[in-house]
Amino acid sequence: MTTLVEVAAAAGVSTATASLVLSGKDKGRVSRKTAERVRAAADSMAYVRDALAGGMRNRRTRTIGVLGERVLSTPYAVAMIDAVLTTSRQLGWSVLLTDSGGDEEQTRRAVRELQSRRVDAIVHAAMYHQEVHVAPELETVAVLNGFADREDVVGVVPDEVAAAREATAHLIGLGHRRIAHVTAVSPGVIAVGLRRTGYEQALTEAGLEADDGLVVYGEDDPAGADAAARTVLERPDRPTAVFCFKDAIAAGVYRQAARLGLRIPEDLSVVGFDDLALISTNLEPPLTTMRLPHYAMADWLVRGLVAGDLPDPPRTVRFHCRLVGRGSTAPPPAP
Amino acid sequence: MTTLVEVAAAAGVSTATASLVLSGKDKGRVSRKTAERVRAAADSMAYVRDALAGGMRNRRTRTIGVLGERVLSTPYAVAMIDAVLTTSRQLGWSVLLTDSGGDEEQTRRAVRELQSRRVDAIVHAAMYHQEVHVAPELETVAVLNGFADREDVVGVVPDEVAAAREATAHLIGLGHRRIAHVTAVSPGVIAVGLRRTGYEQALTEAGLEADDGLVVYGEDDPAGADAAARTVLERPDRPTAVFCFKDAIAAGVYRQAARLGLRIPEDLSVVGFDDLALISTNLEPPLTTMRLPHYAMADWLVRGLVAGDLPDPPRTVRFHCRLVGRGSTAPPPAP
DNA sequence: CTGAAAGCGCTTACAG
DNA sequence: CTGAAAGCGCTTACAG
Repeated sequence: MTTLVEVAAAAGVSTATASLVLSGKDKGRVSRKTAERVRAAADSMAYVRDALAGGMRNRRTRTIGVLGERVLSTPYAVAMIDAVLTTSRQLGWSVLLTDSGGDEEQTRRAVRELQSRRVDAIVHAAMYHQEVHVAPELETVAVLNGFADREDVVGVVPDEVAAAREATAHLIGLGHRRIAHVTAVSPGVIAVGLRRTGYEQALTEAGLEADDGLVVYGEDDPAGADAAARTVLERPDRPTAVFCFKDAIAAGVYRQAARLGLRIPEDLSVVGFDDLALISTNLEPPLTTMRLPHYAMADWLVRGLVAGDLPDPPRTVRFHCRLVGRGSTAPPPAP
Repeated sequence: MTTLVEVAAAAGVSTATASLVLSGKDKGRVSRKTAERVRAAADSMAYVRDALAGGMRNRRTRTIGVLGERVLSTPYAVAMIDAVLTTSRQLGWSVLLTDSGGDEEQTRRAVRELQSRRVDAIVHAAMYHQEVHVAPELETVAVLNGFADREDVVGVVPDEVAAAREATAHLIGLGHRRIAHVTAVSPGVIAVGLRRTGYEQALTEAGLEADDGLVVYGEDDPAGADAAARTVLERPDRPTAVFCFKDAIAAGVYRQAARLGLRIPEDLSVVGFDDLALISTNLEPPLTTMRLPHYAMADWLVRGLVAGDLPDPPRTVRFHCRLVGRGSTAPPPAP
């Protein structure tokens, strides 16, 4: 690899001058002609600046470290990593990816790795909305899709309550009065409680009574979704609409509706949550669902970390979720 | 941050000795007692080795660079990135993630970034099985999920032909004789041709005639899958089984089967390809499908790059795909 | 068994 | 406008 010394020699200048020119700090400090000569030499020698040496000297690496909490084992990872990568690239930063592996030992290793590589900022990414243990030795860190167990760390999460309220209000707006909520038994998943709260708020705001019998919890797998959906749909006073905790549960509602000969949306309206395209666009009819703002959250966090203008004092910021209408909702059938 | 100089001073030794001890090269070169003292000092001062400085001196960074071809825009990315990350971690290497962004300018930028950060090896990851342009200036590079346009670069791909042959043979083994292949019009996606070849090979091997009328191409979206599935299922001599180019197409076959009142697998057997869990486990019945070996391919490639024992002379290695049986196939209905 | 010193490739404060 | 020199934090070949 060509070094700065070689470029400087070829251009007949000192490394100081070459450095100034090639890092764009030559304005008013190096004559145009000299600068031109240096650039020409660098180009012809295919010079690439050594970021290690630069980082050493400057104490800045322009690198974002991502510390994932087993984040890559989930389908939500794609949008978050994609945004971190795309935004970092736009800002001229690099991305170093690490994962906590899910245990303390691995987490310590990952933290050391980030320190050792001298990343300038850290995105601690959670695979689902949750509280995250952020190692005390980390600085310039923020939590993506969760909040820290430290007061001094910014977090960003979806506004679950508002999103669930809007999703339910959408059904109410269509005329539904009996709206079920099919959700999952997922210990530690705080979105379960938050989305139920939003669902109940929407009912209350509309003057409807929240009927606990219309809230059904299933195991967190396809069979569990089926069982919960069946419970709801086989009620004598069957609801005309279902707000699902997530798209995978909506898929279960579709399966059971098909089994019972219920048409969607004519006989039953369904709203999902997540907008995982692989599910939502492959259902028939395509699923109306609340989209998680993972991309926007990650983009915002990276920009804030890089610019150093995250909220101060630190707090957890909630991002709005948008309802994606696709065709699984309609007014309720005539009684 | 604590430096080696400080640790050495605290332990009362030279940096040379401290370095030897902390990098585990002290065996037979430093007395046990001294080594112990150095380690104690390092621990108490929370010393973390500066990888930049080390990399500078050694000319090795123990970093794998991932160069993605818009890889993160696909659901296949998760398994590949996960494997690169997990395996690198096991080997004590770091992962620097970059993306070509899909255009030449961005690719050049990404290549420069990898050079600048002095990564020791590069995984050029394609989002789907394809030929990949590998920049001539890259060394120690291999292609994941594709093959290079350079003779000197190792690639790894799924064995599409064999996989399609096995999937089809599975249906033949169950007694099916009329087996359709529903696939997609996807210019540049070479798997389309390879999987069709495997399908036809299986038929031929079983002494069955390949009927071009049973191979239907749809547009590459849910509506296209529906249209193609309908064409096949509404034939007067309806096939008893369908081998789908991918799981998303299988979802379309399920939708049309439901519309026509065909039960899966009693009336119609379906085999998918990819094993995207979000689709395959949410269908009813769950989909029998060919699993892409993305994780294993990435793991193998990273190990080969790190150990330096990739095939020599370079070639493209094909990985076996495993059929995941789930319940969407059965013997054909009695005539 | 241990240490002094050179050097990896850059950038910057300083001198001219 | 340009250059000589120090120094970022390590590691290693060499001397003792």
